[in-house]
Amino acid sequence: MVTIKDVAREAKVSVATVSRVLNGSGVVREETGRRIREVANRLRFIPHGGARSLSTSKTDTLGVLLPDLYGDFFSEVIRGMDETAQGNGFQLLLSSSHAHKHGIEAAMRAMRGRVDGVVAMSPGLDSESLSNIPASLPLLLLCSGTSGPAHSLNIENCSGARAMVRHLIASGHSSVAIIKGAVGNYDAAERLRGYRLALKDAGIQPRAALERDGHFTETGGYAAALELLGQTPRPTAIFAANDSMAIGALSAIRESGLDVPGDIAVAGFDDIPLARYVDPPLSTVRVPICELGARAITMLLSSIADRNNGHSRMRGRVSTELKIRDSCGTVSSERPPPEPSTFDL
Amino acid sequence: MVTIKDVAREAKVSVATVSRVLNGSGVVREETGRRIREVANRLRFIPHGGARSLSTSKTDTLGVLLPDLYGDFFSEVIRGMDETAQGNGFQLLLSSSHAHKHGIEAAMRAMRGRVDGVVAMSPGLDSESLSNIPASLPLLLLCSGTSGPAHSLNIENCSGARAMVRHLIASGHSSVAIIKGAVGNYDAAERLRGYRLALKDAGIQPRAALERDGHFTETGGYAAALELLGQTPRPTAIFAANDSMAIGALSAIRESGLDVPGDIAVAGFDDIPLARYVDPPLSTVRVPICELGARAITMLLSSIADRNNGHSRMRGRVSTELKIRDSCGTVSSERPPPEPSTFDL
DNA sequence: ACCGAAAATGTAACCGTTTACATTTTTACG
DNA sequence: CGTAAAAATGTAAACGGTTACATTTTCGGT
Repeated sequence: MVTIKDVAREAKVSVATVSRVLNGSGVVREETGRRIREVANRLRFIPHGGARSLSTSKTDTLGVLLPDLYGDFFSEVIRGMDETAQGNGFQLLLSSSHAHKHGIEAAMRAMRGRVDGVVAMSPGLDSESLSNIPASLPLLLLCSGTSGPAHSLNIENCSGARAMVRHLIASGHSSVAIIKGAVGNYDAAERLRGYRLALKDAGIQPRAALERDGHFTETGGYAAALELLGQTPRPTAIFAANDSMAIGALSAIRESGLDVPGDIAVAGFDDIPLARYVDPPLSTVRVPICELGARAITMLLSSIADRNNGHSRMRGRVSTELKIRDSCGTVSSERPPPEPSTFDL
Repeated sequence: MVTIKDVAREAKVSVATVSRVLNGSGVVREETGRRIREVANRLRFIPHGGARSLSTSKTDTLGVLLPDLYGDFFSEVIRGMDETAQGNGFQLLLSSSHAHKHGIEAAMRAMRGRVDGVVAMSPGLDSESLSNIPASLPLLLLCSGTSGPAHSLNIENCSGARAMVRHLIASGHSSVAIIKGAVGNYDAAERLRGYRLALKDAGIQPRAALERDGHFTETGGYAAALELLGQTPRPTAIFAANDSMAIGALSAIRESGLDVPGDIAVAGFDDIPLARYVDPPLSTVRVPICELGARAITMLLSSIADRNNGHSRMRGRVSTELKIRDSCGTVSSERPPPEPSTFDL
């Protein structure tokens, strides 16, 4: 590979001058600059990014740690992140499959010296592994709760779930089941909390039989729905803690010969792109997923900029909104709908 | 940050010994090793990846250049790539929004010295910009044709499209329209070629009016479908060069009050996850998208390993298969279906 | 032509590793 | 106990840039 030294030799100047010209730092004579640029082009010189960042302690790269890469949710998050990063001259170093702390730590190690900061999404992350992370690297925890010393950005899970369940109850459903997300998962726990709060608001006693695990997967949602359908009396509405499970539930219900929303209402959470395409279109709690990614990067970048300043722990929340579609039934027309079909929480 | 020097000083040895211990290279006395490891742990030493790769000329990172990050297709590709990369101890440096050569070149520059190789997906890439890419970096072109000196991996676009159109014709459709992909796009051109070949096979004269641009987008497919529906006689089948456009077409047809597949058959290409969820489920040419990503990484890695050896230009193809679902109508039962609903091309 | 300030360029240290080679220490053995 | 070979460790030069500081060149004013 051609290095800055080759350019310097060929242009009969020192490496310092070449560096100055190519970075626009310092002043150089017009003609010298022209000559150097000409040589650099002719030799197809491309600066070595790794070497440069060793000097400058800037990598212009952000690390992204994800538990998984499966499904619409992550692809949307990544898109939001990449757009924002790119807009600020940063690239993304991606690393997935880090559901557990061992993987997270290994990945963080691998990123040391390659990135200026990390956004880690690990909803099952416990505070133990957090403390093992070198505090020197700016770190933003995404959808992982607010434990630990790191900055965090979360979804308004609880109020979103609460609003949806409240809507179901207001539509006349008194027996609302929930398909819960993965155990130990922050989002899952918060959404469950919102569900219970909504029941409590309505003076309904929560029943364990109506709370089934679905692990956030489509097949999990399918299985959980089958269980719920087997109960007597059958619940009249199912709130799934994410859209994938809701879609699995939809399949289970259809295969049982029941009608949505006629026999049973279904609602999800996230509003993944798929949600409006399934039959019937899925009512869900909309999360601005792409924006979630974008804000994560924005926060991380600002924390990098503030590195030296007193940087208090930042805590962000992205708000959700109800998306009422067909899967939870048309609100009866005798009475105006209790809430507009789309509104900010 | 704590560096290898800090560890060396604290353990009263030279940096060379620390490096040897931490990398398991060279021999060190049992006790010295223990002491160094203890100190390294206590100080929470994490090697600086950038510095290390400057020494070793290995980054354990692969660059990924994508034109876009929108939709199921890319997310699946990335997943396949990440899985394979991770399995071989590599990470991915992601960079999207490189539809045009200017962006591609800039991104390649930014990656110099940060990655061991690059897989670039730029279906509109012309050979001009290819030649500007420093040949020193192993490069794999994904879905970008076979021009230029780089390795390449492509989808079997032409035979896939041909098989689908042949199927439509065999099902009784003599007037098959196509919604074409983006102009200047390799995949789009090949799929169009397959469409025309199938017509020719059947002795049908291609008609320009039946070939509309859809730009690979859902809205493009919607608009193109509306145009086609306005024609008299109306085509009885629409083959869209990707699923997104097919889904757009589905919307247009429904809004026109027509029935799929009763009034008009629709088929797509790619088999994105969404395809089987739309109503009616979409017949399509299945591309193993995830595997496409995986093979891209495999090929790139092998080309990196062979760097010095005589490395002839590698050319890969991933094969497609027909997925016949409801959107192109049930094959009439008087006669056995001309092909099984799923088969290798 | 000379002087000094300003402008242009060069020199070399540094960023944090790895590693070839040099040096020291240990070990085995006569 | 001496010695050579083997084992353990240290020294310093890379890797490819950036940049503080030193040095040289240019140039205006007298």
